[in-house]
Amino acid sequence: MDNWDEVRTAYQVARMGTVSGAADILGVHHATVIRHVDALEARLGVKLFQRHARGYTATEAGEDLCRVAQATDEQFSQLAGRVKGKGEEVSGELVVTSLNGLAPLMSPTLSAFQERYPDITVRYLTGERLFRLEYGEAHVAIRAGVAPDQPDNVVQKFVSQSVGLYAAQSYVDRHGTPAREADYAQHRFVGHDLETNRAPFFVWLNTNVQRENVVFRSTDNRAMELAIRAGAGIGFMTVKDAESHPDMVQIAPPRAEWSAPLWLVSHVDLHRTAKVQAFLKFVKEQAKDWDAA
Amino acid sequence: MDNWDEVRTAYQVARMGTVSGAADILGVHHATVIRHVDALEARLGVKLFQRHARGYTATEAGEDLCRVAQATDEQFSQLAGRVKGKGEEVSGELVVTSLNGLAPLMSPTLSAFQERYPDITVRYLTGERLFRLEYGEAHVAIRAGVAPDQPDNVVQKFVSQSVGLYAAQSYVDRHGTPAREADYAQHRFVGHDLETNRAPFFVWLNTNVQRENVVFRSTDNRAMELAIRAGAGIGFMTVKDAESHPDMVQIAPPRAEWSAPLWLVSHVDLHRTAKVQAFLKFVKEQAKDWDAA
DNA sequence: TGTGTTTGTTGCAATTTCGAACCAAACCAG
DNA sequence: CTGGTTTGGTTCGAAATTGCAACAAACACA
Repeated sequence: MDNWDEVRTAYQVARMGTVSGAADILGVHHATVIRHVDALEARLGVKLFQRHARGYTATEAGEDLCRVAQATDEQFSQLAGRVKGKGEEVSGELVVTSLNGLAPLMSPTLSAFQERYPDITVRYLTGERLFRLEYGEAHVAIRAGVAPDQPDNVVQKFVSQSVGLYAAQSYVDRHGTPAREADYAQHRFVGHDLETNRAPFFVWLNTNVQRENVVFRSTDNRAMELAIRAGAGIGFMTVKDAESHPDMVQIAPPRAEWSAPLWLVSHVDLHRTAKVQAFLKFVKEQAKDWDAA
Repeated sequence: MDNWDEVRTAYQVARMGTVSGAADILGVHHATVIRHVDALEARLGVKLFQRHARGYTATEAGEDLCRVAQATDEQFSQLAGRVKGKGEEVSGELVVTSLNGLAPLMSPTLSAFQERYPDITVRYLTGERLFRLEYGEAHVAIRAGVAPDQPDNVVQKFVSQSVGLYAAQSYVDRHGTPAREADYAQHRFVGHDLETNRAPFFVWLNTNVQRENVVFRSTDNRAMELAIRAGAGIGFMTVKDAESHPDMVQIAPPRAEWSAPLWLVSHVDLHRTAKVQAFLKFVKEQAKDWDAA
C-alpha cells in the first residue's frame, strides 16, 4: 500500500459522495481526484466506488477503506495538535549534560528548574565522555575551557568561575604556607593525572610547578577535591567551593588566567524551541549570584 | 495535516535512522526523502529529526509521529489485504432486487445460495420502485419484460416463465370454462389496474378482453394471485404456480406471446467480481428445472 | 419539455516533483 | 594518518503530476 495520499483522496470522495466535493476539501482539481481514485483502484485491483452521474458511491471495499482512513485522519489530526504544541510548551524531557566536575554547580539549578516547570522531566547526564548534542543525546551541554566551535552548535558565554589555590588546614599545619611563588618548589600539589589536560589552571600548574611536586594526581575532579580537603596537597578550587568548607585555607587568591570559562551549548535545531530557551534563560538568571570574573 | 505521504516518508526515516535507508525502502531518491521531511517539519513548525553526519535521530515529536505512522502503516496493510481478498472471495453482502412479483420465485433460490456460501449475507430488496444498480443500491437485479438497455448494465437472458390462463375450481363450478376465445366475453377476469402495464399477458388481456370483464383489478401481483385462487375470475398464473395449487383449473395453455422473459442485470463495475459471478452462475443452475419457453 | 446546474471525463499545457550526479563531512580500517 | 565507505546536502535537467478548459451526460426545476 504505497501512496497514502491516494487513500486520503479516496477517503474524502467516500465522505463527500462526489468527486467535486472531495476536490474542494482537498484543495485540488477534480481531475486529480479522479486520477487518484483510478490509480488506487488499479493498484488494489478492486472497485472502490460505483460511478454514476450523481457522484461516487463507495462499494464495500470503499467503505472499508473509508473507515480506516477516517481513523487515520483523526490520528493525524491529534498528532499534529500534539506535535505543534510540543514546540511551544515547556514539557517533556530536558536533557542536560556536563562534565562530572560541574555537578555540584548544576544540581541545585536543575532541581529549581524542575520545580519551576513541573511538566519537565530533567535528565542530567554527566561523565568523562562528552555526550554529543549533534546526535541528539542532550538538549543543552555545559562545557568548560576553550570556547567550543562546532558548526551546528549555538554557544553562549555562561560564567567564569573564580579559581584559587587552596589547601586544607591540616596541610598548612604540617607544611606551612608558601609566601612566594618561589616557595612552591617546597610544597606538595594536587593536580590532574594527564599533562595534556587543557584546563587553564592545570596548564599554569604544569608550567609553574615541577611535575614531581604534584604528588596526588587523578583524572577525577571529585577525587582531587577530596584529596585537597584531606590535606594531600595544595590544589585548585573554586572560591565558592572553598568558602563552603571552613577548613580550607587560601594559598593564592583567584587569578583571571586560572578562571575556567563555562559555556552553554545547544544544538542549533533545538536552540529555538521554547523548552531550551526557557532553560537557558532560567540558568542564566540563577547564575547571576555565582562567581563572575 | 495534509500530505500523508510525507508522514509515511518521515516514518521510514525514523524507523531506519538514516535518510538513505528510508529512501531504499520507499524506492525513491534520498533527495526526495530530505525534501519530504523538510516540508513536513516546516508545516508542523517542529523539528522532527536531529540531523547529524551518521543519520537522522527522531526528536520527541518525531518519535510521536513514528508511533502514529506505524499504526497507520499496519492499518493500511491490513486494509489492503482485506480489500484485495474481497475481490476474490465470496463474502459480505449480496444485494438482489426485483419487483414484488418475483419474490416467490427468488426467495428459495436466495435461501439456497446463502446456504451454499455461508459467508454471504443476502439482502433481497423488493418493491414497486426499481432499485437502481447504477447508484450501487443493489448488485444484481432481476427484471421482467422488455430487455433493459442501460449503458452501464450487463444484461443476460434468464428464463421465460410459461404463463397460462387459470381459474379456481370454485369459479369453474359457478361459471364454467370458456370453450373458445369468443366465450371470454361472458367471463370475469382478474387483471392489472393500470392499462399501461407492459407485461405481455396484460397487453394481450387489454386487446382481447373487454375492460368491463376485468372485474378484479389490482396493482399488486400477490393480490391478483389470491383473487384468482379465491374464484374472483380467470387470470394469468405461471404454470409452476398453478401446479402447486391443485385447486387451479387451466383455462388456456401457456403461449409464447404471454411469456414474461426475465433478465439478470448487474452493473458493469460489479459484474466481474467473484461474488456476482458466483451468484449468477448459481441462479442460472437453479433455474434449469424451472419453466422454460 | 426545455433550460440551467451539477456531475464526471478527457486532451493539453504548466508547474511541481523527482532523480542523477556531484559535493562535503564524518567515520572506519589498515 | 590516509584512503575508502557511508552519511547528508545541493543543483539542474527530466518526468510525472497537476491544473485548466472544453466536453458530455444526467438531473432538477420551471
